[in-house]
Amino acid sequence: MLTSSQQQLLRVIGQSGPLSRTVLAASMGLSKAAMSGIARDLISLGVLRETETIYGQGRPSILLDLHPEGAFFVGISLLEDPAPLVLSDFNGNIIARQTMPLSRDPDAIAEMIADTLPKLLAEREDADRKLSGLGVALSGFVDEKQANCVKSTLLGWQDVPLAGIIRQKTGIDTFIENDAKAVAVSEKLFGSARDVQNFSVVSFDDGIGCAHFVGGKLYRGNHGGAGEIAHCTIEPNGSPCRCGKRGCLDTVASLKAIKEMAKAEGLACHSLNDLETEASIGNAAAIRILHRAGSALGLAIAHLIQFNDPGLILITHVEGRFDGLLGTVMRQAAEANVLPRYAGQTPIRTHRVDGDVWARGAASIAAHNFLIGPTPY
Amino acid sequence: MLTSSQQQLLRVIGQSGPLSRTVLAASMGLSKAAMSGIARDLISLGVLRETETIYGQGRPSILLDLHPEGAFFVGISLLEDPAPLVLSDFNGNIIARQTMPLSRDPDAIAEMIADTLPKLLAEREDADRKLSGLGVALSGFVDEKQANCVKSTLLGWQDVPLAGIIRQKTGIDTFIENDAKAVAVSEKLFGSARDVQNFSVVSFDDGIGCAHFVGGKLYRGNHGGAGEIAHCTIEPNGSPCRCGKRGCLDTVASLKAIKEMAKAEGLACHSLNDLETEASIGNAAAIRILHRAGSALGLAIAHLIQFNDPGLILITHVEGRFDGLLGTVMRQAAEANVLPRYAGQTPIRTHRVDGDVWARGAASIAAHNFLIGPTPY
DNA sequence: GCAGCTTTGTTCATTTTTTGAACTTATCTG
DNA sequence: CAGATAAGTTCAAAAAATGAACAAAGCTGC
Repeated sequence: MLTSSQQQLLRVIGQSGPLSRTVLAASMGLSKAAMSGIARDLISLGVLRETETIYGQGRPSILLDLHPEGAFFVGISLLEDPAPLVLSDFNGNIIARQTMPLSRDPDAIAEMIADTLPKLLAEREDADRKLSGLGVALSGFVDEKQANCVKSTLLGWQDVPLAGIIRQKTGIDTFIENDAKAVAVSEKLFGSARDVQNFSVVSFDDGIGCAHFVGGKLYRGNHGGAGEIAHCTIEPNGSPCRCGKRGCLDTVASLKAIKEMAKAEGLACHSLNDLETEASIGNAAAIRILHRAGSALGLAIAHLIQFNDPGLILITHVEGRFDGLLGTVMRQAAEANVLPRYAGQTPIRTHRVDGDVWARGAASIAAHNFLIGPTPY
Repeated sequence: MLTSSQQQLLRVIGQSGPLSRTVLAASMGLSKAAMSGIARDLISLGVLRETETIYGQGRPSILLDLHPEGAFFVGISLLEDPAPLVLSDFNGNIIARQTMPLSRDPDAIAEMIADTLPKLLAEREDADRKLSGLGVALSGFVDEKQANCVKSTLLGWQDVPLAGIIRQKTGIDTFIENDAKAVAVSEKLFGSARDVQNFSVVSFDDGIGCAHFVGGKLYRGNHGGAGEIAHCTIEPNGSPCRCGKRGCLDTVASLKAIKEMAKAEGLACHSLNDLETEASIGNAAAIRILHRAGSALGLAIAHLIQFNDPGLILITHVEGRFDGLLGTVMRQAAEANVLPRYAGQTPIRTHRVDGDVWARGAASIAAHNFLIGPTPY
């Protein structure tokens, strides 16, 4: 077990990226002397390592970073069938993959995980000993302890204490999380938002998800519902949404909605790329659909900026491109709907992610809890 | 100077309200033995005191709370002329009041404050010794160190290091903050949101302001712009706003906008109450205006809930009532535009505040920094 | 090429803080 | 009124952090 200063050090690095001993000491409010010992212990434990050397005036400083192989995490996505399981290191590198059949029965899931784990861990000699957590990504709402699934339409669940069941069956520290939040955490720990303290990730897929980081920590909201932008009203009195309201962002801008609109217009487009291609050669219907979706997404992002003033908006997408009409209109709409003095102040980046996002995201949830955990005051 | 454990204890109580020694020890990760000593020291320093006794099984626990007279703060509002200065205790009680002429020259302001301070402090014997900070509330944007005013249209400022100037002239720890954020902090420390960790305050006045608390801490945003809901687009292609965009919330729902719409409709209403009265006796124009404003405000609040899932929305207002048509429509619109499963989950409270809000809010900014300060990891 | 400067990181005796375990205190329960 | 229960205290022992002096490693300017 780590001491509280050791945990604090990992937390700082987890939130701010690699730092030198002197900087760490300053930002933790400790003396250089204390820092020296703490770092030595963590390095010899194999959790920390020295990376880059920064030259300047005086003795160069050596950055300390998490050792990629200092801890391993298992991530499982319940968004696909078969459900992928991955073994990830501290850098988000996927070391091993397995799959298991998806079930809606929590006990069966836990059983399956327990059965599949040995095969997953077998691929790396020390993975078993250094396994530090297990994360599960699912579609739905999760409570603040990241232990119970309060509601999942996809899985047909209501108040399922999944984390506890898995923890009992496997003996591993387990946390569950909403899919979009898992993606955001993986961008923070492993991706392109490592050194940003406040940002929002918009995950663009069949549905639209979103999650916020505030002060280097995932902000889940009071009922775990922070970031549910898919059902914010973007077209008052617009089309009815499956949620029961009208004009939700989800009805105009999700990949699913875009495809459905294309189908309704009689376009033979099976992907976003097809539609972009049609638009680029002047197909009016394609242009109309992409314009509508882009404007809606841009307006929602503008609201995000106005409401929360994040340091970065990161749009992750599996399919399609974001450099076409959709992306252009989205950016224009976002710029046009923020306070003019803020326009251009908030970078909007897009990031194409691979098919491992959800499983890797799940693993990152375990890593986030290991590193940052419930913030001690 | 306080030790870091003592500061941590104050931070915990500042964020969570009065707690017993045992609970404090658990939430700080310390032993009861350590807690005992820390509490004893802070009590004898006059910063902490025992309040309520909670009876249960076993020995009753005694709640520890900040001693109202353990520290004093000065708050100054630059939103009015003459500018009010108040001396506040740890409970937000105003112990003394002064005013000074408002100036747009930072040096003149600092000079004025330095001149007025002795008069303010003279009213309480130990205020001078226990003075722990000075806060300034102003209309505009403030940097993350709460030291520089990046931009204030009202004061005609751009990059004015006001806190430093005042600190130099008075020798007191000084922080400046945007008016809406100051109100939110005062609701957290002194008002009705003491024990809520995540909430948003919407200040309804001539303009509309908003600020968020996340994890018991003011969330300022990356450029200090979190909460700027006044200029979110609520009526696409609506009326032009002074910010340069169209259809901002500010153009339909602020007190100023409501009054202007009433005037444009030829109504002789000089206050929100007058307009509510007209509406209640069936005046169609009054009803239309209040309905439009209420819908807009409700939609913006719905977005706030969808985006951030706060535990509470607190609407503060100086003038008018919120139990009439405006309030009713606002609540209906808010409910109608959140995910149905969330409807009714987020309490929306209104809170009428007195004329001291801004100055008290300014004082609370100093108190918030004293208590919670820049979070050590 | 070398003396001096600057800044990082280490060492170790001393001081400060925290712990564990036993104990006291205060109330509830039957 | 005797037990049960939980809060808070005490104190010697252990752990952690500090300060000051120092070693290390590279720049700077002659």
